Order: sequence, then structure tokens, then C-alpha cells
Amino acid sequence: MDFNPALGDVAAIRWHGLAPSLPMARSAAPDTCDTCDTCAVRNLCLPCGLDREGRAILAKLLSGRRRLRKGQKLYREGEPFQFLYAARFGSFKAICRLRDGGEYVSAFHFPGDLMGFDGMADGHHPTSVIALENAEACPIAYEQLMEACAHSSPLLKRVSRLMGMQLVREYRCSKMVSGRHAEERVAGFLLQLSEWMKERGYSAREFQLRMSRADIGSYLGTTLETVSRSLSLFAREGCITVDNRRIQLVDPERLRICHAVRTG
Amino acid sequence: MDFNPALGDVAAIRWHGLAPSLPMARSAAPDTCDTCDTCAVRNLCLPCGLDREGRAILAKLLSGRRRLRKGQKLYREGEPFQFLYAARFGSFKAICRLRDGGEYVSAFHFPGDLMGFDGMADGHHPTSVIALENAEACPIAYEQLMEACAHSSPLLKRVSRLMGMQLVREYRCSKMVSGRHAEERVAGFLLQLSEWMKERGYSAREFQLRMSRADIGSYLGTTLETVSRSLSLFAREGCITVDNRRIQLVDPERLRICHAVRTG
DNA sequence: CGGGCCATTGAAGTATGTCAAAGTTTGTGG
DNA sequence: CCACAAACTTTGACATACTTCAATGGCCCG
Repeated sequence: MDFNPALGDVAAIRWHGLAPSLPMARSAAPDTCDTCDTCAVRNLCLPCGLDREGRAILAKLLSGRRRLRKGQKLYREGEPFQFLYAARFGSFKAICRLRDGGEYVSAFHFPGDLMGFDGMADGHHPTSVIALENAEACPIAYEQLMEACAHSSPLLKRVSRLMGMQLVREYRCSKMVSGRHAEERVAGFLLQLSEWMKERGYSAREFQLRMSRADIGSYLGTTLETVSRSLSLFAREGCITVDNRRIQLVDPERLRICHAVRTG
Repeated sequence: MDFNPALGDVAAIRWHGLAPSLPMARSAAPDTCDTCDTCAVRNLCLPCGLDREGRAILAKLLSGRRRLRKGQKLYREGEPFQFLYAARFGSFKAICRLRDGGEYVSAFHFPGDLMGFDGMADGHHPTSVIALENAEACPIAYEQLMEACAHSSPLLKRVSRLMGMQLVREYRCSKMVSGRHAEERVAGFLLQLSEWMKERGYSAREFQLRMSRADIGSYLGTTLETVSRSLSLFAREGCITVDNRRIQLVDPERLRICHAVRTG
């Protein structure tokens, strides 16, 4: 495969009328440079907690960004694993093909998340990652990152921690799904989303769903109809308001109860 | 908490009439020493692929073993994360408490697996790991391991790969569960178990389940009754034979079909 | 403005959870 | 080594939460 994941489809580069600029090329403008210092999510992402030296090392690993329009793929299932990607803005879903041709959503990613760890096992990505809206991600060459980790203990610690967080996120997901009724799953999903929004400085009470009901259903191991019905139910009970993809958590506490214990 | 995870319950040490020997103490007998060279699963575990130097570094990190009787805990939920544990023999389950007091099985572990990565995220284990039979695991001090990784690039690569495999295992599990009917899940579980047995040099066609039907049900997001019924069904159809916990895969190919597509 | 995607809601069928009872295996203590 | 108890497994009957199928309406993008 002579496909360079850091480059991607040419179509991905032209976007919103911007002049096509190769993402691997270092930008000429110094304020849109490839250090993390100006990034909105630097406190969630790799550089968080690193000293000046660690960040200098990190800066050398970063080279340009990948800009994606809604629906475009950051990487594809089966592609060789060469890069981790830090989500800069926009949101993403990871999908996984099943033998029978179906697909399911295995994860959602938001700014500050590191994506692509799944390729570490055997050097190929088992999932595809798709932008749910116009989005941008910073490719990080994995080999170089490991090399850098071998020289910078703080960087190694940071990377390990992020890997651990990825694992824990998986756990939390199965915890949310395991043995729970559909409504509890949807309630849990909304609460988790609210958490994520809060972490990123957005309102925890009101937010926009970036994914379809079908995506949510797939992620939660149920159907889009059940998701829709659950949302309608919560709205009828006054826990939330739903306006298409705009969600308002009117009574998060009650939603939490819905999540924890089955409502009668 | 002044509980030393590498030491564990004193009861865990007395086992099968063996003289109590502190697992942290280096064994006097040279052939039961703490290097990996004599271990049955060295080709699945950490040392795999490491050169002489890498293994020498690794040997210095290992100090004794944790011996557990059936039902005893290797580590507990909430405990500070200090060690990774390499499963040496026996099998394990990881359980995760839910808010409502219930528990669910989040993973099974077999010899060669590295356990405890989940603690990397915030320094505490979110799960407990319990021995399903008499078992032994090698504690590896995490801080020291990271330190060693900073000096040995091959070791770092090996550790990263194992972390990746852990992540992928999670993915595979959700893939097995996601959107599938109970029978397909059980079929998938048997096939995965068969894989694991084969990897470890045991028969892929005939093996003993180390876990209860309830454990399997919990792991697969269903009930013990459904697991039992699925097994009975497969047996009636001639795909497998079931003698309590002894399973024989008579027709793995047909089982694979049961796993992939719904049988009519 | 039109077409396609997405969301909502209803009705009906079914897979699976729940409850219960009986049989089996395993472990313990005399 | 045997006997008893506890834990586990199997199987049946029943209830129900959820999927599936279908039809309608809204939203967004070209």
C-alpha cells in the first residue's frame, strides 16, 4: 500500500475554500505553527504536564496537521500503523467492520484525545476513524515518538498515562453497556458526553450531538429506534429537552438515577 | 492503605502444603529462579523477542512470584497501581463493580498475559483480578519497568506492543458482543478460548472451562441460563460436546458459522 | 426548491431475562 | 473415606424489553 496516512486523500485538504496546503509541510505563518502552545486543548492532550524540554522534544515530532471534512476518514481499517493522531478540533468516530459486512461504532473521539493506539498490537489499524464534522488532527510519527520516549522519561510517562486512559475508557464503555437496559445506557451516554464537554470547557448542561442516533445505538449495542424512544421518554419525564441533535440536561441528577437503577 | 500488593494475603502464600516463602524474596534454588528462561510461556510474555541484554534488564525487574489459590485476589479494585503482573500459570478473571453493587467480568487472563495495565491511567486499579484456579503471577514493578524502558528501546517496544494487544483484546471482546445474539456470543467465546489454548500449546479442540457459566454470561453480557442453553443447543446440533466444564469442539467450522451468521 | 438522510412513533413478533425446581458436582469436616 | 452442604448446571414456563418492519414528517445540503 503506497498510501501515506499523514497525507490522506487530496480531497481532504481542500476544505472550505482554503488553499490546498500539504499538511506535512511546515506552515509558513509562525502563529499557526506546529507547536502545541497555541492549541485550545493542550491541557488535555500530550503536552499536558510536560516541562519545557519535554515540549521541545514533542514539537520536533509534530509536522503539520490533517484537516478533514465531515465523513472523511483519518485512517482506514487495515492500514499500516505509522501515526498516532491528536484530535485538535471536531469530533470523530471509530468503526469496526464485522465479518458479515456490518459495522459498529467502537468509540467516539473529541479534541485532546489521542487516536490510533489500536494499531500498536500488530502494526495495522483494526478500525477506521471518520470525522463526524469538519475536524483537524495532528499526526505523530509513532516510531519517532517511541524513540523520543526512550530519551525523555516524562514524555514516556505521559504517553503511558494516555494509553492507560484509552484502556480505561474502553472499560467504562463496557461498564455502561454491560447488563444494563437500553434506557440506562442512553442515560449513561448523555452523562458521559456531558463530562467530555465539561472537560473541554463547553457547557455540561447543553450540547449538540455530533453523531446520528444510529451511531449512538451502534455504540451502545442497541438500535436507533430504541435510542430515539429513550430520548423521547427522558424528554417526556422532564429530565432533558431534545431538539433534534441539540440536547439540554434539565435534571442531570434524575438522569443519573435512570442510569444507575431501573425506573419503574 | 498499607497493603503490599506484591505480598498479598499471607493465606495466599501457604498453598498445597508448600512451606510459606515470601514471594518478594529471591528464591534460593537456582532452577526456580526469577529469570524468565525456564518459564513455559516466555514466548508469549514480556521477554519474547528481546535480545540477551533486554532480558538481562528484565531479569533485574523481577522479584519473586505471587502464588494464589482459587478465589484469591491478585489485586483489588481501588488499590494503588504499583505492579504489572505476568500470568505464569493458572487463569484469572478481572471483575468490575457497578454502582448498584453488582459486578461484571471484564476480562479473562491466561498464562503469558500481562495484567494490571488498567491502573496506568490514574494510579489506581479500576478492577479486581481473581484466580480461577491455583495460579501464579510475576509482579513487575511499574516504575522500574518504565525506568528500564527509558534505557532499552527494544523493551519499550515490547511493552508498548503488549499494551496494544490488551487494547485490541478489549476491541475484540466488544466486537464479539456488539449487536450479536446470545448464541453467536457463546460460539465466539468458545472459538476465542480455543485460540487462546492453541497459542499456549494446548489442544484447540478440547479444553476445560475454568470459569462458571455465570462468569461467561457476565463477560458476554447475558445470563448464565442463556449460556447454558446455548451450549446445550450446540451440543444437540453436534457442533460440540459438553461434559460439565469439559468442552470438545467437534465441528469448529459450523460453530464459526453460528458465530458469524444467525442460524435459522 | 427538491431529494436524501435522519428522526419519530406505532404495531407486532421474538429473543432473552426472570423465576423456579431438580439434578449434579465440588468441597468440607467428621 | 464417607456424608453432608454449598455451589453450580440444566431445563421448563412465563413475562417483557427490545428488535424489526413500516409509515410519516423534519432537516439539511446541493
